Amino acid sequence: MSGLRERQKAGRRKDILEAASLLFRRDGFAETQIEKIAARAGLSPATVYNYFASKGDLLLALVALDGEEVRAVGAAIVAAPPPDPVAAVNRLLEGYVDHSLVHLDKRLWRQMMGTALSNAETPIGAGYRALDRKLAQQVTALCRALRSRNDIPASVSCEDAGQVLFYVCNALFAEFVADDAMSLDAMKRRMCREIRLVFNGLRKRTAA
Amino acid sequence: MSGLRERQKAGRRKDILEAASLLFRRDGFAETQIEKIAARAGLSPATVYNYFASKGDLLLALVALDGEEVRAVGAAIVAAPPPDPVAAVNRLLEGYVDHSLVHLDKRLWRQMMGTALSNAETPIGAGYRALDRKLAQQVTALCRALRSRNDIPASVSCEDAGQVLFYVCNALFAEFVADDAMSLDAMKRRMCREIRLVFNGLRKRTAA
DNA sequence: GACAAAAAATGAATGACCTCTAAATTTCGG
DNA sequence: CCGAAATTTAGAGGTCATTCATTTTTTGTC
Repeated sequence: MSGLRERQKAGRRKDILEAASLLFRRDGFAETQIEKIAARAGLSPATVYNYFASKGDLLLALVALDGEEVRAVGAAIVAAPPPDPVAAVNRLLEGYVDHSLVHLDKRLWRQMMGTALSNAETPIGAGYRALDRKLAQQVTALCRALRSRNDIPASVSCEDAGQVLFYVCNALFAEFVADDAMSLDAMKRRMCREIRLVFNGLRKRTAA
Repeated sequence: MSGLRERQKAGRRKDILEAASLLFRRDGFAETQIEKIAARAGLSPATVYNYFASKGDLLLALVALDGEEVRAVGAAIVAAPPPDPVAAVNRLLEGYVDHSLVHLDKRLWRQMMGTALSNAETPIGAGYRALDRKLAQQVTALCRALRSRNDIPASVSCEDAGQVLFYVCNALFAEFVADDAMSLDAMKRRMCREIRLVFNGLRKRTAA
């Protein structure tokens, strides 16, 4: 039973998200008032708060949708990584940043990352960190796959390696979205160089 | 002439900053209303806005004070780095995170990083990024010093190396401040491991 | 010492998120 | 088809950052 009720509820949720997505992208986050979102979804402002706890929560829901997709793409790479280990990591991390701009733009990412940090102790912050953690774990999983293929020595911790690689990706992405002038390609080039650097290390190669 | 005017102005600015510092730390950022800061500084709320463009700007000013100090400490390390290169980098980055909690607490750092991101296009965001960039450059400078001592091979770019190392530090710090449960020591241990990892690289050592 | 101009301080007003209550509407089980 | 339960809604506030016009204070000049 309870078919109609649930369906309507899911429908309304989707309506709100779609309205928010459109308005946020068109007018920006700060410029989009809850009232406008409600109007476009054909609801009253108060109802929006029945579905989402806050304006930031609404944004997080949009990002979470993205997260699902990007993780699915990543999983395929982890399952069958390219032969060259650097290329494998690069492909995974490039996938993340490539996909990131499909649904959200720079401004919205800034807003999202910012609110997640500012509200770290609320569900928003926790939710965003959870998304991040899942991606970091995927990078770790890739490292494990590479190690099982003997591309990474047994002496290094896959957790640490995955963490570091993801940190590089994440920090670059943060810089990218914070700087309107930086192009996606420029960022990817830097990421590629820095991944290679992490693989090669900073020590002199011991010729012995 | 205009001595009195300037001195008074500087004095008031300092009064406001001190009031803000105390209240932000005691009650938190969101819980501290401009009105309270103004009252403690013996001014009206509107006057605060003659000295700082926004509440976030006030926080940035506090962070900037910190930045001066931490960079001075770092400069000493860059000038005379410890013999072991890993220890040298570790010392510099540990200095950053150690010092970070002297004037601000985790909550305030979250707030700061968050508002800097959310307001990337305003002076707040630009100001915070400028502070960050200066630290990243200091790490790069250390890498250059290490290379001139022949501790880092000529094949690696000091810019990239400094960038990566700073990214690791910064990302760990962000995770640290976002997670109330993480201790400073736990974070420093992870940082140490990850720095070592960056030095050693992810490739098998070519035994030849 | 008085006055005009510049600068700073202030009180009041605005705008937006979010809350809450009470009433209207809709859905569901019997 | 009826009453119970859940959902939606309007509307009235509350809070707080921020802005603006006005007033007050300070400075430089005659």
